[in-house]
Amino acid sequence: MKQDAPAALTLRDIASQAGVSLATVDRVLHNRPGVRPDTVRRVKEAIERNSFQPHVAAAELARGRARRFAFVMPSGPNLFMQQIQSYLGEMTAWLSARRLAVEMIATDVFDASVLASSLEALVGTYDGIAVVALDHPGVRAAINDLVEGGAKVVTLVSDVPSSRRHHYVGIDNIAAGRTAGALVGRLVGPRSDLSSGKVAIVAGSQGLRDHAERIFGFNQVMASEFVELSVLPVLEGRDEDERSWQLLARLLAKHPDIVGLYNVGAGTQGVARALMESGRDKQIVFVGHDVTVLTRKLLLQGVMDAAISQNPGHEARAAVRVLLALARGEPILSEQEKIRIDIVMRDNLP
Amino acid sequence: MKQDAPAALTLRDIASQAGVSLATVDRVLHNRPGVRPDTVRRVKEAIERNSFQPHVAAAELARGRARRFAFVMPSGPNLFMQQIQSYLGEMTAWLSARRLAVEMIATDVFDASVLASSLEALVGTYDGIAVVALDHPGVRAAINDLVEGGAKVVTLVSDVPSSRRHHYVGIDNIAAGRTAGALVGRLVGPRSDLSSGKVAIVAGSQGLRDHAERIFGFNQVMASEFVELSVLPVLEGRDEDERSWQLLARLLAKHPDIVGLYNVGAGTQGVARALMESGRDKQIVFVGHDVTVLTRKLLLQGVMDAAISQNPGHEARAAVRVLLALARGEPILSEQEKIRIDIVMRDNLP
DNA sequence: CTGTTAGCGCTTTCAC
DNA sequence: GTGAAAGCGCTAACAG
Repeated sequence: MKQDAPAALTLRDIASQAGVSLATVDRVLHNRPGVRPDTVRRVKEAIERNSFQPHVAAAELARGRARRFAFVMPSGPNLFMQQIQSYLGEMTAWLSARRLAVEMIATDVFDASVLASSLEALVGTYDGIAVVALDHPGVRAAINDLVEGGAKVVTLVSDVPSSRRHHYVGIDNIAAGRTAGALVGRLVGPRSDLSSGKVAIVAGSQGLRDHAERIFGFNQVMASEFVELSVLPVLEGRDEDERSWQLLARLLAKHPDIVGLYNVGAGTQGVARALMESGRDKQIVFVGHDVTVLTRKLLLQGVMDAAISQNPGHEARAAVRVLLALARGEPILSEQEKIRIDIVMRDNLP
Repeated sequence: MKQDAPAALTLRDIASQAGVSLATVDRVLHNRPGVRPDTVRRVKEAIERNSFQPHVAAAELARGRARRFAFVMPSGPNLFMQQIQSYLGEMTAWLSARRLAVEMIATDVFDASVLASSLEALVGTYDGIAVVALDHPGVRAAINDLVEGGAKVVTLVSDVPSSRRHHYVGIDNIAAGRTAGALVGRLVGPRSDLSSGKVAIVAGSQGLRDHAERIFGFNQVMASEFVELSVLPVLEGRDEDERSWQLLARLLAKHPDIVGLYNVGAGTQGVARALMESGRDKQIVFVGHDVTVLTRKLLLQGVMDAAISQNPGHEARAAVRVLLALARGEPILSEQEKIRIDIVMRDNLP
């Protein structure tokens, strides 16, 4: 509407300013070979001088190739992963309006060899792959093979830093663990006058990088800021409700002086059940991860005190956008794609 | 790369399937008049049947009109507003690649008549306007005039719900206040055994809708969940450091039993100074808003215990995206544009 | 009411 | 090395 902005420049204008043709400007713009260094300079100057930005829509249209991305995610009933998938589902219109195809591939991410071979099978099939990865030599090799094959690879939720993946979309899990520790410590507060206050940790497996990092961060804070609280050995519930329940119920029975509980992964149903059955759910400060139908209910009931959360919708969209930017050779808006560590309590439930 | 996805359909394909021309499909697609109902049906069926999505890039290119947006924001030294502006600045490349122009207009948002006339001056000049607005009849009228004039209007940070603005980009301030209350209450914890625990509130002005809503939410939680804490009358510091400092210093001197402090708006420097000068900064739980260079430092020092934050980068981008979607008549991805209430403590500082 | 047509700004052959 | 020209899929003006 109204006062039209000064008509933006086009490749054409740059071409004439630099005294070359459209095609040459295009070559310079994309660092393609076959242009004399001197010409390159002239063109670059013209681009610079006008701070020219090519029109993305025109580029996308002309390029006109559809792209295929794959999301490799854990099979099984993990609510958080299901949320990511559901948010991806909500994006279908957005995706197809951009001629992007996203496929879901379920696999056993707890088993490194299964995951590795699932990944190997994708070499040469997709433009980009997002994977919730176990940090394991075989997996690392598979990721590197994908990259070798020309695909863009993004790790999601759990990173494999030593691989050649292009990007990690997820939170800093050490900081997340520290945050959980600070919350447990601060919320327990002077309750620990008793001075024998103990804190329990339930994790899926310490072999999972994200879980291990969270525990590391948690212990860091406990050791430095809440010395009056003693942390009990980690229970490994394999993210299963039944097993988590058994282990925690036993621990609670054994230690009547537990004042805090950190649930590192899934298996929340089991953890909550053990806590409630012990009748001590109002006394024990309970901090866990992610906002799901279940943790939402527990927060509202006051059984859970806080959830450390990574916005699954944001993660899904960020992964797609990053893959797209990588595939197109565009810059990544790191501030936008960074996943924050959210603290969610009853009153700021999303 | 590799295995090309099945070539997507185009308007042309739909046209031939429905036995009409390109133009007719385009008309139906955009609900333009001048098509026989029966034809509309046939075309819609073809679209539905193929779940056809027009290629956004092609549409954008063909439409080819540049758009102008204005951001009307407070003049003055408010750090949070400066952050929003700086994030807008970081988007320039993104914006110009889409042929969008964004202009900043500074005005005194605390003075309703000044704000109203600043807004009136924009009628007919922009396609979209984002405004940090005071909720006042004159402002409301100005917003309605803008809408009347065909512009899309988005309120930012502070809403004017009774106006005809198309969208609000910002947090639920009542929930933010509740969250602040819950944090103060929980972090004070059994310290209030003393039972005479008092809580101080410093706000900019209760006339600002966002401040008033936050206070409302804060008091709600205090009254229902932390009855043992008594809330002192609100101090109005006009978001100024000097004035906030004076008022709070006096209050602290008068009440030696203050255990909690909620800073609703800006003026943080003054609030922190009063608190530190009292020598009680470690005993008093201090919760404020927004992560700035200042609050970041205070959190790290342990003077401030938590900041309730709305991600300024996200707000800036969301405002632009919403204006763009409104201008183009595209749907708004509400999940993506929703601004969350972030709780930021030392360990999850972004 | 409906169809034809000329672009939008870039990418990509294919010639020179 | 460089340029000319044919589209990419949609929109909008103009004919019919």
